[in-house]
Amino acid sequence: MQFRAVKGMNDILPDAVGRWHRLEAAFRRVVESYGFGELRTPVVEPTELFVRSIGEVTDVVQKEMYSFEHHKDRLTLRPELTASAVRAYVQHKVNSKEPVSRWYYIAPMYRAERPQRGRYRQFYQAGCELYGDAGPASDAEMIDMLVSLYTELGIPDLKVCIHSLGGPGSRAKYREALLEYLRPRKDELTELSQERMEKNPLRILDSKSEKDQAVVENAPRILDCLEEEDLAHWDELKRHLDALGMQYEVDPKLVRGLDYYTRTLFEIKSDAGNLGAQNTLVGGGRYDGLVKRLGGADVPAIGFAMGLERILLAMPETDDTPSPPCFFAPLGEAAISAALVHAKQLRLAGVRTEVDSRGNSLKSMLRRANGLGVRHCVVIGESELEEGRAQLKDLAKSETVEVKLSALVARLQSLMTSEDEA
RNA sequence: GUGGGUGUAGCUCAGUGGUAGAGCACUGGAUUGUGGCUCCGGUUGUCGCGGGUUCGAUCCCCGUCACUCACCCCA
Repeated sequence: MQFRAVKGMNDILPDAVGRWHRLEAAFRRVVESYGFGELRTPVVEPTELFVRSIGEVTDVVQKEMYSFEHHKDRLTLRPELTASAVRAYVQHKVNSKEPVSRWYYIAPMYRAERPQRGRYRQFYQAGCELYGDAGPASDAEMIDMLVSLYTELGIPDLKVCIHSLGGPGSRAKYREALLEYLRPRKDELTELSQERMEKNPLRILDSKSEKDQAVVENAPRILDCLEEEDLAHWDELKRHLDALGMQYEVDPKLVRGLDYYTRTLFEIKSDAGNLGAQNTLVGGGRYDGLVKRLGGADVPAIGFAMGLERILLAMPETDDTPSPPCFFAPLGEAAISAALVHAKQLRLAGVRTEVDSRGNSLKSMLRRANGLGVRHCVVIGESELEEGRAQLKDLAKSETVEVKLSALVARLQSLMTSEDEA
């Protein structure tokens, strides 16, 4: 019987990891330049934390959580990080240490969904959470930061969608208006949406069914129901985005499936990389009530999360293979030993070096060096070793020169570093 | 959870009711110890698994599992 990775959970082999490094490095550089600092939290949290923050009737909580019992604890593999971040924020009383906190994370999340392109059971998210700033300027800055990041990564065809759910007051008002509109049309909705009417009527808005969309077409709009302060926040957000020169669309059907959102919601999409149905690169929004709901002070917050696998699919192909190492092809045990000694010195001098110690034929060692794209290869055989020399072969030029072993390290070091600069 | 597609060599894939194939990769040699290009040779398979039909099944039928795409939902 052959073991294989659990369904929906993937290995990332070294030849594929270069893209991940490039993405993660760009993300860190950009968000750190905006003042965000990294947060690391446990993979496992109390189940109740996610139920309370994400919402009892959401799909994530009802059918996608990896939950288990350990002794008497009910625990869950985190399906997202906002809940954990808020838990940490409250637990460490961070709001009494600093008025504004900017946190980011890059970490694996777990959702027991059926996997498909751009959606996996263990998947990686990078995200930011910003606490203590209720103003729409921070919303606009965050959205703009994301566009900068994706532009830097070379992702084309970005589509920024924004919307506002308003605060609890606006939302309750809208819910009534929407239900009033939908009730007489209930029979025209899909079965699924009829169920949604009871639990979460807003979700009917972003149904992909044409049947539902036809009904929803002329439904009242959230934006028309916003209370004064929510409307002011919304208008100011758009002004800031305009000032930043941002292209965006107002999407009145953008509602998102997590209960904690208030006011600003946003998504950035791209169809680059054949993302298919999973073309949302990042989703986020404001969650002003969540810190309080989890037992903290009344601290406003906004955040987003992006799925790294999707970003990777959308990123253009680039050569992320590392530059080839310096290579030793020693013949015989004594030569292998000498190679280890000299290679170590090179590494200490900062030169990436590989020794082929398989004891194979010279031909196969050179073939491998060639496969690795090696430029400088050191051949040490019995006769050279006796005379304290080595052959230094330039595979690109097909030239070989003899070098004293005592001068080898300095010689290679200068060759490799001068190429790095070139 | 529901539906569709696909399972043949390490990878990409042909193929036929009658003993299993190509390209790439890997490897040996041509060149006792010198790569790439070329030429010659070699290794690799329970044709996903189980059952049925058949003299005979990788091929047809049924079931099952895996992968994959889509729905739902989300990143």
